Amino acid sequence: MDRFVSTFTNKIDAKGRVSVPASFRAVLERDGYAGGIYCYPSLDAPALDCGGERLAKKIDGLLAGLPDYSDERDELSVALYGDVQVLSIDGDGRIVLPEGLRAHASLDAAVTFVGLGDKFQMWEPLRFEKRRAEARNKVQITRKLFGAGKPLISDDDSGNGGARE
Amino acid sequence: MDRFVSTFTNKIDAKGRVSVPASFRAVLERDGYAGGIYCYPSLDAPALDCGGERLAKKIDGLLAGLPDYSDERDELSVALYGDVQVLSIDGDGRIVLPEGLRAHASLDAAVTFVGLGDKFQMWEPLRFEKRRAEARNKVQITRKLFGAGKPLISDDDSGNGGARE
DNA sequence: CGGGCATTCATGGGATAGCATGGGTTAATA
DNA sequence: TATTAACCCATGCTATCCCATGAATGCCCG
Repeated sequence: MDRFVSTFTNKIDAKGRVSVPASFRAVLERDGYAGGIYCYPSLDAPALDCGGERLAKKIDGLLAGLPDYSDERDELSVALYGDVQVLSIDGDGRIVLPEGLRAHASLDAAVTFVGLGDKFQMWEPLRFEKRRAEARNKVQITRKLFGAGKPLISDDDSGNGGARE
Repeated sequence: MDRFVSTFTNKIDAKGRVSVPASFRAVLERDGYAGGIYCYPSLDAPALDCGGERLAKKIDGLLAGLPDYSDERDELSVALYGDVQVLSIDGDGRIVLPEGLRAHASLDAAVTFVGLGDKFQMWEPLRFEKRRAEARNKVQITRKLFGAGKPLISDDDSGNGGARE
């Protein structure tokens, strides 16, 4: 497995810890795990974006293109590096969410991990459900536009809230 | 870890001391720590720029690009080297901020350390919050203008955005 | 084919070490 | 000698580590 896929919902315990889904951890290790996952507030969603070394390099790559001491660079640096947190994973595969990140995504009792290929997001479970429903709608519309045939997902709501496999 | 990442806020005590975040100290040591951190007023922000050997070399590099005895070079030399202070770190990982530097950044009761990759900045906490908000805004706009070359964040998490390499 | 055993994970709690912070004491300087 | 900066120690908090529990899955053997 080398991509983050599917969604999992885990609890936040009294100490603020959450288990990172085992399958995601496996991906991180393959990605050149360097002791922590990179995590920052999504710019346009109440969620957190996370990833491993590959994501970190992407950020570096963006900045590398800009000249030192330019305004652009400064702003991007602040927006990216400044908000990035490196969350270390403990022996049991858990991370602790700092207050700032928790606030941005309104994370409280549980977290939904959403695989997005080469990164993943962390959502407040209810919010994600809403978002997922919207997304599904859009897909349906798109499918109609394309004249695609049968729905991939039947309309029984088998995809319910459980999120666990 | 070999980059300065994420932000920390620490207090200034009665003697004017501040703890440098432990993770930043780790980066400094890896960077070839030579007994102190280089620190000078940011040219375009009410903040201080700090770093280790790598930063010092970068300054050298900038100046090397300009012809000797040019006005530009003189100005830049003064602007950069002139105000540089080498702050030594005590046994407990703390530094003392000289009056001049404190004044430039309006540092008073606390300091926010902002990791920016190969250097970090020290801000008055409230000012930094404002700055961060601005930066996020601008980045969002920039991203939209450019059609976001590589979106670190997909606009639409329904899919695929992140899946691409 | 089915029942029981072993393994993997998520989760909870207790112990411990690291870190930020405050204060006191000694050394350097004018 | 007075003042300031460097050093050392003490404290409380929080993150980190370690172990225990329990559920779920998969495997082996009857």
